[in-house]
Amino acid sequence: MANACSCDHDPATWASQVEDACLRQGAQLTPLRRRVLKIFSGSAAPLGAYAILEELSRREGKQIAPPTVYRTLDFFLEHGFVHKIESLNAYAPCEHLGHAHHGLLAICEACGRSEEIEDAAVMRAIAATAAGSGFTPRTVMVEAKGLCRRCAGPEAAAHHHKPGDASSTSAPSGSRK
Amino acid sequence: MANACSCDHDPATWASQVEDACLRQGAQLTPLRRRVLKIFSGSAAPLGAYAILEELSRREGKQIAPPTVYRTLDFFLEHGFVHKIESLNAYAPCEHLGHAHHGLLAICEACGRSEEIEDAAVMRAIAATAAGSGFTPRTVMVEAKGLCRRCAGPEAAAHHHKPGDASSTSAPSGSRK
DNA sequence: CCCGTATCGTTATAACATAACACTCCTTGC
DNA sequence: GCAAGGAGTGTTATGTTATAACGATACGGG
Repeated sequence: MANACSCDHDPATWASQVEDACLRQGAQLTPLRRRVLKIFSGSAAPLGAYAILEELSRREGKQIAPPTVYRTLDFFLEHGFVHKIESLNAYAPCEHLGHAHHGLLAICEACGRSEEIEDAAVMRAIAATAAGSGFTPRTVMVEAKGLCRRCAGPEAAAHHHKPGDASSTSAPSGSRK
Repeated sequence: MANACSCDHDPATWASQVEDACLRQGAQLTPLRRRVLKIFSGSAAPLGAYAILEELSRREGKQIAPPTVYRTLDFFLEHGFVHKIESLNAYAPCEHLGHAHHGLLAICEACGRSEEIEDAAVMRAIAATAAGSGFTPRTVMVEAKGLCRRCAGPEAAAHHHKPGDASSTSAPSGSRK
């Protein structure tokens, strides 16, 4: 019923998987795209386009313009390397590159991290419900907000977890509301 | 499995249900809010905040400022009278006012309409999956994009349905991409 | 060499959303 | 009556997210 796959989803693995996929698909992983790849790798939480923009500008030492970032994001999105999180206006690395595409996105409201959970049962239920109502889905988005295991744990109530700890860039960008 | 409820979801019904709910809850349905209510009633598809803004300004004969609209939307959202559709940055009347709150939102990419489908099975599956992975959901959002019954029907391929036909305001606002 | 395609730079602007403060009106308690 | 306070709205300014449009460069094939 739960997350069937057992991959580890760490940033380094993701980055190398993207490299591989680009080679296989003949997609160009240019220097710019590689730099954005690194920025994603360095973040524990999803990143807003403008957070990427700032980080990129900082690392380049010169001001980068928004379209540059959005084009790079488009590339990653088209290839399925990252997902857009609609409810945050933010972007996160896809944690299930090789296999199944897109399941449930669980967003922790305490630490800002997001986790991708594959589950065929949910997708089947949605497809069935939609079909029963005459609707033909093309894409489906499921985003849940709540508390992740670490932040909801018994000891978590005391010392609240904060996002900053994976590497350099770390703040969840779209911290609206 | 499919949509269990049999209410009709037409704009007039929705408006009067909102009226009733305000009376019962002691919420103030002020003139401004009533005007926005009418604007929603007149639209077949979800509306963006700025679409409402323009329509409101047009009907008032004077320029309205964004905060006025957003405050009104906040009121409707807090009372559960409308939903925000994250993937469109748009707002739509809640089709299940009395009972169950929020299920699956089906958005037709051809005619721009959205339809709300209640289904406990989907929500149960999501809750189970999340729990299995240690996540505690607080709110869940499911948005599916595809083709509605009318636009996917056998005769639909020929003469494509367009949004404009329910009443005055009708264009889907967030027609991004 | 020329042309098409992909990438990236650059400027400007569109689209979506909120902060902060002022004013009215109405209610409540005295 | 009238001060105090809250809800609603008006108004100005600004913040945040995303795209349009055009130019420049680089690279590969005919």
